[in-house]
Amino acid sequence: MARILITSAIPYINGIKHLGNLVGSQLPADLYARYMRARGHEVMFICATDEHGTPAELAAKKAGKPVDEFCAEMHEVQAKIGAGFGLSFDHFGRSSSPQNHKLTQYFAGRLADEGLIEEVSEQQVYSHADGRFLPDRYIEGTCPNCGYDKARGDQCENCTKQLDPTDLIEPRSAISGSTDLEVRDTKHLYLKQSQLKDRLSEWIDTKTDWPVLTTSIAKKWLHDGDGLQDRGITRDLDWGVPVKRGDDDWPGMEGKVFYVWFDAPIEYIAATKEWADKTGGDWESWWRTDKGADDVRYVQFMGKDNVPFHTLSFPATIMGSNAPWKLVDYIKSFNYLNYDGGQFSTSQGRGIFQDQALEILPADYWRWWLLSHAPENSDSEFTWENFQAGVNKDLADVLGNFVSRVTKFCRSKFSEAVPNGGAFGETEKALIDDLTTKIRAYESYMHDMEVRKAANELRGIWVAGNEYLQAEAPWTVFKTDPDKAAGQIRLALNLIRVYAVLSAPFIPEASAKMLSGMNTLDTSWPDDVEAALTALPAGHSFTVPEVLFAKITDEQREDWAERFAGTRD
RNA sequence: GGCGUUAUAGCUCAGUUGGUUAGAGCGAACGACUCAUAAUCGUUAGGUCGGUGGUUCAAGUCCACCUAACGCCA
Repeated sequence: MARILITSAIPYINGIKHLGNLVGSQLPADLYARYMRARGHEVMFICATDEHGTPAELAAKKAGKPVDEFCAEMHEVQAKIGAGFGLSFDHFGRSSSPQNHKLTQYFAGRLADEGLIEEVSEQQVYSHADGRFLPDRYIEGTCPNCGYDKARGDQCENCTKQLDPTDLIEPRSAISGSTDLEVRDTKHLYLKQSQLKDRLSEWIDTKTDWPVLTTSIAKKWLHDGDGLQDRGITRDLDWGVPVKRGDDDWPGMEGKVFYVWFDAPIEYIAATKEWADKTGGDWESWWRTDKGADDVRYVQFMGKDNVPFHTLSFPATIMGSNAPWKLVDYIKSFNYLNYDGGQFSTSQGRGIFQDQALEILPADYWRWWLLSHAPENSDSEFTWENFQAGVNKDLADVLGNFVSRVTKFCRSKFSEAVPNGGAFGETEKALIDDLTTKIRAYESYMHDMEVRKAANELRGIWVAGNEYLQAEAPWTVFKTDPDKAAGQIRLALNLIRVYAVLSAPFIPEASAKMLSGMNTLDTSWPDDVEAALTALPAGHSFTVPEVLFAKITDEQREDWAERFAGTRD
């Protein structure tokens, strides 16, 4: 039995995410977590909401709420949606938690002790009316070059000239419109990532088994241009983790917070501590290599936009701390999912949001389609036609109908109990060999996180059951040799349990229904397929389950395609 | 403007280090079956692998240029 630590990139707090966010990290992470648990491994599956930073403040302001209240509410909303999709987190934390404050301050202190933090003086525009500093794009004014009156502090959109905030004529706050501004000196902490460049580079070079997408992005950041740059880790904001050096105050840093990119990944650790504080579990045995984590395999899931933070920034924090914290062992990254020929767009309301998806169909429909079309090698495409075809064919026709035809046949010809009689013959042996080959391939793909290939293999396993029935035709056999037909159906009924166990990582709700229909709690993995196909003995009662997957009609498809084409109401 | 990614059957995608007649699923046509959610199973048709040129005994697979789509950056 292995110990596996799994984290999914933590979603930002400022709104409900679309399906592209789901398929790029949380969903495949959940698939992997469920599979590893099913194989008997000890799993710690962690996710959280990423709550700090300016966008959270602005979203709260727009909602007319204090930012902490807003974040607490949005966290609940996201937690509920995650549960709706069956995401089986051991803990879904919050980056604003006290645990994360403490750990973030601890890491900053460690980095400072190691000489990896530098204080840098900068000039920033301060707004008296807003009571805060304004990052470049929060200042507007007239462009000195072309006279455009809505130029931003970093660039004029009209003439594309790059600007400095102090260049603007009649500058004003983009938040309040106030012109009561002044340029102030401010000090910030920088993490000297450049000093860690060689260690990071060496470390990345050892990761020869990582997907090319992951390592190529990391190497690009390491080596392009002047190489890995030092980076500011503090901001002049109210909302965030107050800057402290461990438990001590940090002279000159009063009133400042850590920049969101610095505290967010530390939340992976802090969320595990949140879990421990709640359950009494041992969080350090997952994260401290001196306290039991040396045998942990740590796997991260994320979209490609998050790769630089997880291959460089977060490892820089861990390595730079010079303390025995667990580094990631494997990073599985995903490309983007496009929507009907374009991008999903949060701002334009284009595409399907997670809450809407759950309103129109059960989670398993989405889980199956999204995972079987996961954008692993390149950006992939969601179309309603494809979604309808995939779900109807795979789930309703191949799997759902298999369950239906077997249980109903048994009920009508025998009873609602596994029938007695018959024995495995040549065809059954052949089926068992075929299934064994396919299940071993499925295990291999799941182990390697080859999501699409695993889905394809699973589908093949479902098809094998229909092939068997079609070839053996128990409905014909029954007329002349009911005993033989009984043996065939007993095998088919057992196949339903095996399918439920194998399919659970992809479609947990339907699997639970199948097991419940078969009236069994036996979720043992089919290591030995022949034995697994006799788990339900003759005489074991069952009930014909309700329809597992209703088909998506053309009317529904057209209706939804129109509804999600643009602007969210 | 700079950098990068992608371009394979009607659709969504596989194609390992270049090597026999380029694969899968869906869709289509035809056939079988009737237990089942008009479901299932089988057979067949469909591609000059975006274009041009090059390297090689051999290129979808490497190189150059072109075109198109997309992404990132200042």
